[in-house]
Amino acid sequence: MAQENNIPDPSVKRLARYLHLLTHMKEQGVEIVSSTYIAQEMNEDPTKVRKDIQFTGIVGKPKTGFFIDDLIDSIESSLNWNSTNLAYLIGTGSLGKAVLGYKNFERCGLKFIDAFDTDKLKVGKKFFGVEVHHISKLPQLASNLSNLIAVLAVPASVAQQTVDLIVESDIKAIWNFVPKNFKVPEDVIVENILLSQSLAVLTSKIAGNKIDN
Amino acid sequence: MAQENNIPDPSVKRLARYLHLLTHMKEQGVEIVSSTYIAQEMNEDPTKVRKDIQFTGIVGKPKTGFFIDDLIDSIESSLNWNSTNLAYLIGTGSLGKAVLGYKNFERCGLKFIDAFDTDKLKVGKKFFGVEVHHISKLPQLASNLSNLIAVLAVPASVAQQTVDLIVESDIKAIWNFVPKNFKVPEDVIVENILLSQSLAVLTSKIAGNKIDN
DNA sequence: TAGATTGTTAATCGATTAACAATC
DNA sequence: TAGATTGTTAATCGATTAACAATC
Repeated sequence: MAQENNIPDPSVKRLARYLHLLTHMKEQGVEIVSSTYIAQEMNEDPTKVRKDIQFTGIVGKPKTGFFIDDLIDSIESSLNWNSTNLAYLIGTGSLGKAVLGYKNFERCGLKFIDAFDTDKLKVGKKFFGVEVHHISKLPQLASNLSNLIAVLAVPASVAQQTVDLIVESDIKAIWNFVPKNFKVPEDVIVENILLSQSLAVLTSKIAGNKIDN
Repeated sequence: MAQENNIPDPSVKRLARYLHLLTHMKEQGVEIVSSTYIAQEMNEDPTKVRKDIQFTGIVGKPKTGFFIDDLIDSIESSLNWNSTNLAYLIGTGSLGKAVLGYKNFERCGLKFIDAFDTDKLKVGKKFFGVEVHHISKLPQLASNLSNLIAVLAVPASVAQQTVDLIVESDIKAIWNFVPKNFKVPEDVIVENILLSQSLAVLTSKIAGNKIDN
């Protein structure tokens, strides 16, 4: 399992994209696939695809390629998607609920088991089958579980104090949807979804094109 | 304005993050800021920050730094955030509506003027003040406007056909929230928000840590 | 065998980082 | 002036791409 470690981020991201194509192909009944074919479909360099795949540790067959089942397994294993990753949703606003209702995450092994909010009108309710607790219950509930992922979707104004509570609850992984900087100890992994970053890439390219023309 | 062109993607993304900090500092009444300070707050290399800022074309003052107003202007101008970017929301599911209700995008110059869906029960309704039209009206409505951004949040199964309609409507920029590959002509800019990519980075790091320990 | 694909090694490219001169 | 910061040039690093041998 040592090769699961240390796959570069760009490769991890592409592997997640390949997986989409591969599961789709499997549903169509395809049994064997070559990195050349994946590269074509994904608009990527074939050597790059081959290197990405090699990071997962699978060995292919020259002239044929890879058994699609084995390749899917190998990628899922590298991404840690074949075991269940238990998650707490922190903040049940519209973005939080959208994430909660997103069925695709089941494929990634992500399973929301509880949600948290400060709004007393929401506490006790269920969204998509997941019960909302008051945020003050977080440390107590988290203490029974390990390897939890905190999915953070609170208002920016309370980001730091919420993160502090998450850290106190001994949760070591935060998937952050809040556009706000906050401090965490070194052993806590944070992965950010910052929509404005992505929008910046788009709008700056639009501006670039206007100048070109 | 020539320097607005060709800023590398990593720099554009960081500039969007700096902007958050800077607007926050401005609200606090700060008037001058150094790249050294930004670097500290952002946990980045100071040279990197200085280079990012240089891409925006602003010139600083040795020993002091930058006037915060000028710096904000310069970054916003580089990202094309100081002019209004008109947008159509295509697909009004929970994710689409969450994006629509996200006030922060106003700072980025993004303005949703219409929404589209196939669901006849939604057509004619308004979400956050934006009217929902039937998707078939897209080409006609788009024909009156230029430089539109299509924000795509439809079910994966109809992604390609919806994109085809967007392309037919002569829209050249797509902000895509749908985890599905689709083909576009070369002159159409696509920027993807793929949550599963980000999740892959997080879960693979969690797996890496487990092995370390 | 011939040919397509894998796997590997080397070359290139671009972004990051280091070093340092210029400036107020 | 002294010192902090900017701006620039060079060195490093890592990812991508190219070339090619190994394999079925």
